[in-house]
Amino acid sequence: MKKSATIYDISEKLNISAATVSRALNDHPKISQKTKELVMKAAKELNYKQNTLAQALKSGKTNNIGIIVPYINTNFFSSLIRGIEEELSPHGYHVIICQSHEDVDLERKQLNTLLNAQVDGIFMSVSKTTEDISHIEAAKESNTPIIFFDRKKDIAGISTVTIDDYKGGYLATEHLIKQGCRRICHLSGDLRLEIYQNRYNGYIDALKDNKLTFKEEYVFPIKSSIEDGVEAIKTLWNLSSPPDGIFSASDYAALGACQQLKKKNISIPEDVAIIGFSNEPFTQYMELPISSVDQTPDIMGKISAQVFLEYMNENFSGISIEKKVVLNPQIHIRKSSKRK
Amino acid sequence: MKKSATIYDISEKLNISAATVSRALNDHPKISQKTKELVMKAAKELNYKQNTLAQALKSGKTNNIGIIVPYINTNFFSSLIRGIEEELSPHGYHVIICQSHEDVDLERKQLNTLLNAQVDGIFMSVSKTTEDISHIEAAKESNTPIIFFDRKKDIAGISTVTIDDYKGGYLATEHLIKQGCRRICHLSGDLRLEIYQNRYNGYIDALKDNKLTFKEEYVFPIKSSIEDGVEAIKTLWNLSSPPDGIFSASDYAALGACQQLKKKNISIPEDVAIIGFSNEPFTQYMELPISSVDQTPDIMGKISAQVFLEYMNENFSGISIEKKVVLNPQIHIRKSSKRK
DNA sequence: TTGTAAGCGTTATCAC
DNA sequence: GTGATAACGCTTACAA
Repeated sequence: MKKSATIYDISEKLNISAATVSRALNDHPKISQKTKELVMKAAKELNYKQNTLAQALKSGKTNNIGIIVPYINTNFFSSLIRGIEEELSPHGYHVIICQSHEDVDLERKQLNTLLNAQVDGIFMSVSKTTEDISHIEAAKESNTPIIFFDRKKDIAGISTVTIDDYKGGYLATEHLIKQGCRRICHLSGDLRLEIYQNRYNGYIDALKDNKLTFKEEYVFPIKSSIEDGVEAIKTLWNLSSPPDGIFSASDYAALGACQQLKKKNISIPEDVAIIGFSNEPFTQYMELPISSVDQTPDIMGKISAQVFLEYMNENFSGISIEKKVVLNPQIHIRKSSKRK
Repeated sequence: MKKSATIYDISEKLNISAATVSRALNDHPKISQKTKELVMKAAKELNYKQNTLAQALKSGKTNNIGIIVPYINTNFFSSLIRGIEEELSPHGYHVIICQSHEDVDLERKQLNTLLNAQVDGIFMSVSKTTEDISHIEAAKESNTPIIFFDRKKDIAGISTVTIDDYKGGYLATEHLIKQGCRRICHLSGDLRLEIYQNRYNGYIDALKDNKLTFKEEYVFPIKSSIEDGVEAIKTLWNLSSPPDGIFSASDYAALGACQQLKKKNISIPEDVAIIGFSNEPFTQYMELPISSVDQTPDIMGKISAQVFLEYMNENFSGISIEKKVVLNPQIHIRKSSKRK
């Protein structure tokens, strides 16, 4: 293992002190131009690479940030991570990714190893099983800034970047009503998570505001899979008066619903109008494109990163403001719900 | 900024040396059980967290690995990264992700910052514009293990994990021939990349082995977009004898082709059979599901990680073997190419 | 403008 | 079993 050159190797070669080398490398104003040039040249020759580790130990700043998500390979989270990376990379940060697998124990472990690794900040979207939040509160004590995106918990002092899921649910439902739907059902996600609860609340209020009665039997719990959408149709079409509109909290369940309805020869959107949530890429590729509510994960990622950068600046000057950014959901109307 | 406890805080509290504390924490065999217990208890009380940074500086091992991909938010790369993370996380590694945006200059920069950050290993898939590979060869000199996955370059001493793209192209083409296709065209990817060149070669050889003549005009270059697939059909259907089979190096172009053919009222698979590449999730969701060649990115990620772990062990004992793992592509036959 | 020396938090090598 | 000390590579008062 050939070890790489250090500032001492440069200092020896040039017969100057390591401190001077360090300063020259950092473009310190009080170092003569000539010395700087000499140092730069020697650095090139020796193939010197800054050891950011030593620098980090000294300064207490690693220039690493950590992200914890349930799974990285979904369109939503990977787009979000891309947004964060692209915003932070130009500022010299490296992005460490961790998966919680929707498991609070793993989430806790990941959070702690990130803290041990001295990351400068942590971005996270909590798992479905995160009810006890003591690990996050403990992490807050370490003074490492934490930022929640999408799936948040209410903890004083922690900034959040989310979309207005309530509004998303409201707009989607209202859209179906405007298309003439009167018996609208909701395929609801895991209500332990705020985001799904909010979409549900938006659905309920849109019904209410339009004088439509809410029916318990029109709410079908799903797990964001195609199969669940299929099941939903099977169950709902056993009712005395089946729905004429479907607002699904998941695009996958919406897809399953479409498939099953087609099997039953029920036409979309004439007999049943459908709208999903997340604007998964596939929704627009279908022969029958599916309407959906876009969460703009790329923007959410970029904004989260900006909130972090602002925090780093504020904190530098001693101030620190908790931010709660709420983005507007973008509704995409496609064939599955457009009756004209 | 409340700074966290160090081994010195523990050593003061217990009136023992920091060295002893360190040894107790690391379960050194020569430390008495009583001391260990005392130290553990004090560590808990002081909320001591191991500073992995200091440890890394001392040991030269950061337990971080870096991944460089063109973009993280594609199904292929995000699944691959997931595979690497899940294999390496249990071994205590953190995964840093970087994007090259298909730009060799950015790739070089990312590679160098990863090296500066002293990562223990680098996984990369080269960008489309990577022709000069001097930055990778220079990185090799640092003795940081590098592993190519999917998009590789031939560099002595660097292990690679890829799928057999040649075989993928061959099997896909052969499948079309078995379905009765005689005029098979190929929507080819960027031939600067080995993977696309190999798929192309597989196509050519399958034609040859089945006594079908290769026609230059049946090869249409694409950029993995839906629009390119649409364009391909427009152009190819101007030929005196248009194709009756399409092997696309990209699922997106295959989708575009399907859309355009439908517009022209040409039936799939009866008039034209189509098969794509990558097995993007959407291919199976379509009303007309599209056949495709699966690159099994999850497996590719896990194997890449294993190659890295093996290297770390071998290197420990002074040996080091260059590995070239080639995975078998999995062909998924769906409606778009199944004539029965 | 440059040099000296201390320190960031660990761990490894000697001692005892 | 445990303690003292040096070292990992860098930055930064304080001196000169």
